[in-house]
Amino acid sequence: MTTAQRPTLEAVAARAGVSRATVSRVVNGSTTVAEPIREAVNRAVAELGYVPNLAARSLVTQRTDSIALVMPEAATRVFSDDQVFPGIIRGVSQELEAADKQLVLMLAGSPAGHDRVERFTTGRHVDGVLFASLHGADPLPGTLARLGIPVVCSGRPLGDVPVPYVDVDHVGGVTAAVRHLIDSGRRRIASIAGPQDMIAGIERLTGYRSAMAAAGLPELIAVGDFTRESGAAAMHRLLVEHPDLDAVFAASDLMAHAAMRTLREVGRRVPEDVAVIGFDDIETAAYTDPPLTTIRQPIVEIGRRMTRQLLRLAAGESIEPAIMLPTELILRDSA
Amino acid sequence: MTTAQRPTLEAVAARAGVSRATVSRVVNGSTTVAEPIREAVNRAVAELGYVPNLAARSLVTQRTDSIALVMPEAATRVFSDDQVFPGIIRGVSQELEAADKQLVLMLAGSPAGHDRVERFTTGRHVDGVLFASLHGADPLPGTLARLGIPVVCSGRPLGDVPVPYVDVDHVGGVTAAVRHLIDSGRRRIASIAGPQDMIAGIERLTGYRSAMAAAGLPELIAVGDFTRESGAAAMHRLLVEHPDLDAVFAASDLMAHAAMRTLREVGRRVPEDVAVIGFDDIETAAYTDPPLTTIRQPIVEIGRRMTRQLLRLAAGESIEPAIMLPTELILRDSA
DNA sequence: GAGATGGCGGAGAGCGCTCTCATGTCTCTT
DNA sequence: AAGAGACATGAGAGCGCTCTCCGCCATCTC
Repeated sequence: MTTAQRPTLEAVAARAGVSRATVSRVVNGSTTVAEPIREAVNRAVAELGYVPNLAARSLVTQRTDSIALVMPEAATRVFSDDQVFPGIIRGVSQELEAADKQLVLMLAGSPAGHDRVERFTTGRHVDGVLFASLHGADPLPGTLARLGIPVVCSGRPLGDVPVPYVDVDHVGGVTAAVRHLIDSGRRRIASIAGPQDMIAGIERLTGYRSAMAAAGLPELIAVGDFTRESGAAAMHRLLVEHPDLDAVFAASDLMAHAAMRTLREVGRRVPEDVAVIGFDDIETAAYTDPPLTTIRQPIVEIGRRMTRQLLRLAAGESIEPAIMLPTELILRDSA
Repeated sequence: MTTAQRPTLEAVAARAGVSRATVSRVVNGSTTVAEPIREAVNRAVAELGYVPNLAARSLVTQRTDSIALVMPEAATRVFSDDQVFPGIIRGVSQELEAADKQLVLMLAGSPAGHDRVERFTTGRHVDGVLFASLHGADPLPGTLARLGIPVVCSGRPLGDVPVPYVDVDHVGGVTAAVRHLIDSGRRRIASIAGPQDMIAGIERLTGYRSAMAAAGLPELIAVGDFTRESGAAAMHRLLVEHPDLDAVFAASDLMAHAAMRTLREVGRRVPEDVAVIGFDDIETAAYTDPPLTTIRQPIVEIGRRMTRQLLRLAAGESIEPAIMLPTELILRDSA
């Protein structure tokens, strides 16, 4: 299979007429090498097409120059057409590229998959681990943190594990949305909530409830799981239980999209009869009919910030335990 | 930073009262170890929480047990809400999990990013490389193949590089779509083509042209780049140049979606005045207004098959140079 | 019963790299 | 001008693992 033997440090050293140590210095950018020698080494490297063996380097440095991004529920819902996960990947990837580190992506769905992630990460095969929107109270981030392995989560982890995280201002965004609905005269404002075992689902519902309470309005709630199917089902339930509703805040654009469709199917006009607001601002939101008013969250930026924090942690620096990014109400036509 | 020193093979050997070699045998599942000894070793492994150091293993085995998935145009369009890339990731991930290998994801957008990918992959830091829908005639897959590094592409690579690939039957799918339009009485059938530097864009246009030629109908073509924006622009152009068109085949669902919207904006009804068919069958397709008739391609399966081929290649087996997966016309309401 | 056979476990040599430490070479100081 | 200091380079010891021998012992054969 393998064609030519890869050149080693030794080979480069021989060719350049210096020692392995010197080649290593040049390759790793040490400044204490005389210019002519440096040039000779670089020439030898180029001529031989030398590329360092990362395994050998890792073995001695105890670093791998790679970090893991762990995402739950692989096989099923992730990546449906939710843009959250891809956006995070993009942000992570951008920052890692800048730091010249590799991204090991782990999609953990099954219990077996979770074990695999645990073995891999606790085995220190990566310099740090990023968790994207956990479900429930996964003990793994805490375990890793206790082992001294750098960890950063997207979204505050459930349970009181002291793990640094990056999140968006769910409550602020939802409050702005509900206030907008109230300001435009709506009073029977329902909410299609997200899954209550995810921090994003919990916080967005909290935001809705406190905003409604502050306005002295009653809560009309149905719980979904961020998907379109669940959104349609929740909308149906709300219509049965509260036929007089005049607005809906859905905790995801996907659910909002399905809700609008359901509303039309039963003959309600959006926004005339029922105003609809979503959350996420996925690209599709601008193309729904009518275009969806929604709360934008800076997905790619979440990925970037998580990564920056992680790299800082891995470099031994200390970081603030939580970063909160702003959300923004994007007004279109649905509300 | 690091808390406890990780146990090594040596430590396990000492604890179990055997040699390093024997522990290695047990850990790697050799059958030539007596049952009681095997048990003693496993107990020691469990008690010490031993996890093999992959770097050390790689150094001697010359394998890394990881493969790279390279995707182009990182920072910009990938992951918009196109589900193609996420779907492939999912398929790849599933197969790799089964094979207990790691996925290193590389998003190559900038030239610098491409260099980085080249350095990393030619440096044999992974056991194989998967390329997802290349742009133009990238020489990298060919280079890697020549170096004896296992490579599999999604979509036939442009240029005549002898690299194994997995693709779908673009032409067959498009032919079925055009035939459907013709069968339902359409005669002024336009196409919004995909980018002509990608095999998917090229093949889908080819399919359209040959189907139209076979029916003796004239070609009405505008080229986009698979995105919604480009789809809307192309639709506008087509309407100007061919105001009498009565059907549109768009080479992606995103473009089809935008085309439908554009058609409605100018007062054409879908499907009464103009029938629309897309390609991909992304989840949103079922939720457009009207629901989009489209050509489904088995995205996740592409990822799985690519991976299976690559693993086979990495295992030294020989494989068929090309795999073609079927497409299917999904009839909804837009055509 | 003695030699042949076979299988299980141990010893030890690296895989390619980094990094400490020692050595050699200049330059500077007094 | 001689010793001290500074700095660049080389030598060499591993990092933790796998894998090829080799030896040992139990079993088998004639």
